Order: sequence, then C-alpha cells, then structure tokens
Amino acid sequence: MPELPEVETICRLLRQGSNNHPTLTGMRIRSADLLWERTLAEPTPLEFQHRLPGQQILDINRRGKFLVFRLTDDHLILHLRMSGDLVIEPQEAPIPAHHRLILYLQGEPLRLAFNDTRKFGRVWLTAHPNQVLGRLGPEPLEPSFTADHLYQRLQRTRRQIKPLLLDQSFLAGLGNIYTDEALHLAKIHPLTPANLINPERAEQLWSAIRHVLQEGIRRNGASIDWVYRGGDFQNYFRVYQRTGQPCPECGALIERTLVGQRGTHCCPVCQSLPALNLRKE
DNA sequence: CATCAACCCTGAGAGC
DNA sequence: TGCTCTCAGGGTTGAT
Repeated sequence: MPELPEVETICRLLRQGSNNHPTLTGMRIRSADLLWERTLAEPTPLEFQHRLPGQQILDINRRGKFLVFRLTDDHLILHLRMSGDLVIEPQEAPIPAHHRLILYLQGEPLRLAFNDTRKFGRVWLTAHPNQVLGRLGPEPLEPSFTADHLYQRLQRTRRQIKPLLLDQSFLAGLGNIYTDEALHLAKIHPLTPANLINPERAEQLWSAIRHVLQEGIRRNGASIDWVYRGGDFQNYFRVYQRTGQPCPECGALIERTLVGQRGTHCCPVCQSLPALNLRKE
C-alpha cells in the first residue's frame, strides 16, 4: 500500500542517497533484467532492452503514487501498487524472491531492483510521460491545491466522499490508509455525498488531508503487513486497522465497514452522516 | 453520471 | 502437520 508518503519517502531516498548508497541522480543505466514480463506496461520487452541501456538518470520525482525517473531520452515511470518496493543493492548479491525488474548501473557495483510480491506493480518507459500521468488530479501538497479549490471540486459531484478521494483523477496520492485517517481527522463520514460538504467542512478536510500526508512523510511512511521500509507511521493510525479499539477523540469503538468495496474504518460518533432523509429536492 | 463486479496476484490466517 | 479456503489491496475495464 505505498501511498503518497511512502512513495515520497522512497523517492527522497533514491534522490538523496543514504549511508548505504550514493544518490542515483546522474548515474547511467548499463543494462536491465526483466524477470516478470507483465511488470512492463510499455514498450515491448525487446524495445525496452534496446532503448534503456546508456540512458542517464537526470532527475527523480514523484507524481501522485508514481515514481518518475527523467532519463536522457525517455521517462521511466513506476507504480508500486500493492506490494512494490525499490531497493538499491550490491550488483553481485543473490537475487531475492519477487524481484521483477533489475537495473544495473554504470560505474558503481550497484543495481536498482523493483521487488513486487503480488505482481500488481507496473513500469513504463516512454517519451510521453503525460500519456501515463496526464489524468491525475492535483497534488495535495502543492500550494496551488487550496481549500477553496477542493471545495469547488467537491461541489461538482454527488459521489460518496471516500471513493471520490481514492479516485486518482480527483486527487493524486491518497490510498485507503490516508483516506480513512483524513476523514476521521475531519470528522466526515465516508459515505457523505461530496456536494453536501460545505465550505467550512471542506476546509477541515483539506487541512486533514495535508496533515496526515505530511505526518506520513515525516514518519517515513507506514510499514504494514509484510512490506517493511523503515517507516513508523503505522504506530500513529487513528482509525486504520484499529477496528474495535477506542477512537482517540471520543473513546467510542472504531467500526469497520465496506465502502465502494474497500475496507473502511471510522468512528460511529465523531463521523456522522448528514441527515440525508431531511433533504428536499 | 454513479455504482458495481471482475480481474490481476500472493501469502497470511482461519478452519478442518 | 498439512491441506484448502478466503481475503486484502490499487487501478483498470466493462456492465448495469
């Protein structure tokens, strides 16, 4: 479940380097080893092998939950989906289970590996990154994403707020964890129709979204289930995976329901639905 | 336009 | 112990 904060954490690690490895920026890709073909969304494996070697990594950025490597001629774009991770390791190390794509680097005895247990992750090599990223909604942490901007967008639809926030074309970067956390912080029920959220509540939601994302980044993301990347935001969840435990605000027991086929955690007291049945016309 | 189900996958956990 | 079953999860696609 890498969401925006987890992808941002990985992005910074690759860009800035760590005790164990230097920055990837400026390095050249020597060769690629594609171990699971379906990981590659485009182009064909043959063209990928032909085009990638020799290209230099000019820049590493994040857009929504996508990692974007700007290369000499192309953009290398990765989506980690459920279980993906990127690791830098010695080029001669044994190849762990679930490695799907390995990029060997020039001039350093290192490789960059895409590990993805569930095989949902995808990689694109393209000269036209907008064809992959173009439908994404605004970046929630950008200054241009204001509370009023959010309110205006909420007004345009009657969709339930939780599935709407998960829709990457509405807003880029939220997944199940941070959506549940943000809705609880803003005291909004996940089924609330978006256009019933007034400017005041919209501002609370805007603030909550940015707060949980910034906290997630500050804690280096959340490590849950079998995916561990060193983050500890999971220790600060207010509702996510806390079914039956007390709400940090009011002490009522957190409930788990399904909303748009997604496991959803919320406080039955803090997050109440507007009285829809009283609405006329 | 909004909602829903199926699909892609694996491993963890439950039930037997 | 070891088998089988169910389920979670993001995003895409197609149906209602």
